[in-house]
Amino acid sequence: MYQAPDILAERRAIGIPARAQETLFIEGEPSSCLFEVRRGIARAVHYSAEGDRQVMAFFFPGDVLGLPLTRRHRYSAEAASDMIFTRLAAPEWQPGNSFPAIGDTMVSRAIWREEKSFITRGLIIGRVGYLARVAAFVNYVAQRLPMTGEALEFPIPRGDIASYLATSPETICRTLRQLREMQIIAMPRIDRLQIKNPSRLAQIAEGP
Amino acid sequence: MYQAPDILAERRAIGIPARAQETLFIEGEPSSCLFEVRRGIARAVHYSAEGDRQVMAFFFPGDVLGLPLTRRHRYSAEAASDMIFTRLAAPEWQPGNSFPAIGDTMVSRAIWREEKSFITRGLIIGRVGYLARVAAFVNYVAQRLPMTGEALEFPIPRGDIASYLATSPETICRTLRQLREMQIIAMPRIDRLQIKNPSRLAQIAEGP
DNA sequence: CGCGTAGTTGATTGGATTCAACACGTGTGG
DNA sequence: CCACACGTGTTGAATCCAATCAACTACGCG
Repeated sequence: MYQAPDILAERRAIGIPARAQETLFIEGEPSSCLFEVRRGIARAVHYSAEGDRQVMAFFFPGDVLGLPLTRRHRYSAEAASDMIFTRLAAPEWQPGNSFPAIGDTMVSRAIWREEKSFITRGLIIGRVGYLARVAAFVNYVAQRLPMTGEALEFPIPRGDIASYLATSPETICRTLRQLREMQIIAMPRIDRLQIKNPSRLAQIAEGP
Repeated sequence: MYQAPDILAERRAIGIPARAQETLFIEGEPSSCLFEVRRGIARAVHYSAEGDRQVMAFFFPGDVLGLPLTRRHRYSAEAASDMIFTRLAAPEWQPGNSFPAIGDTMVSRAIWREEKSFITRGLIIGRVGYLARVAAFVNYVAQRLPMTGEALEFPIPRGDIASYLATSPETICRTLRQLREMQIIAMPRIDRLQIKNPSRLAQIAEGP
């Protein structure tokens, strides 16, 4: 029987550094290989004809980007912070090769995980009130951010958060401050995050 | 070589009617078969712990729902209007069987199409201003709605549109009226839609 | 004919956007 | 080493827009 190609198996692949704002791939380009985030955070971006930018999703260490469901990339990917990533050559994905059944493979899990990153945005933006939105966002990323000492690494620019949540950087700033004053989170540095009251955070994230 | 199982091939399958509000499947249930929309519109719904409801996506004639990327359904599906659908048994999807390569098959296309339905919501909600959001929504569904005589069939309840766009039914009503007064759309009946000025509609949908 | 639901419209309130100014950190050049 | 510029982040104040509540209409159904 066909042996599942573990797309996460090639751990030996060298890590490639990227500075914040660097482009990993561009929407419309032929998708030739996969990208796995090792450190830092990547963002999926959509540019409209008028040049308006929307951050559609964030990708965290362990996430795989650029699954070739289509021959061309369906979004642009950029480094949201300084990061280290890996290119995964994916010859098994070319037409003509067999593939294990959808349902319980690494591949379908990777597809689902990438898809979930996009769907999550809709569920977060769908909430009413920006306190709920930001709380839902913080709750979401907190589960994915790596810990450093006492706090989580939180190197996401405010502008990216604002675009992701379909609001302005000012509102992000104010709402984060509000969560700090409520003693729900703490931010010892601008790029550090501590969740002081997880249950309260989840409660606010759910809604009124 | 393995012969691709065309999941859209079983056109002979009988059409099953469903009344508006009927449930097709529920989030968390084991996914045993696919659903293809023949007539009418289906919606994907997420219920939060508190019972808040969010319409995550709409599915139109030709769309396939319930692809088992996971063993259990990732969302609930309901009839947004009276509809006719088809169950597609999908034994080929069970673990253990081979599968043609991702990249150019009916399956990957179906996965991508289902995914796109969810991603589209994020891109629409991400716009600023409700005129832009509603215009983007109308522009999106207009490409998928079947024509009847002079107008498009538009049997989507206002409450569903409101939930999909993360706003209130009142705002939907007002904004649609605004688009009518601008001569961009017309609605000869509550469930009929005519696009009078497609380019203007697209322009408003893009933003300022 | 009466009832219930979905849809529409109006008036008020609250909250987010916007504009503006300021604080902070970083990098550059004198 | 300091001065300066630049970008990002933060705060304040005024405006505007959407949510909310309420009343009313249209429609389908018993």
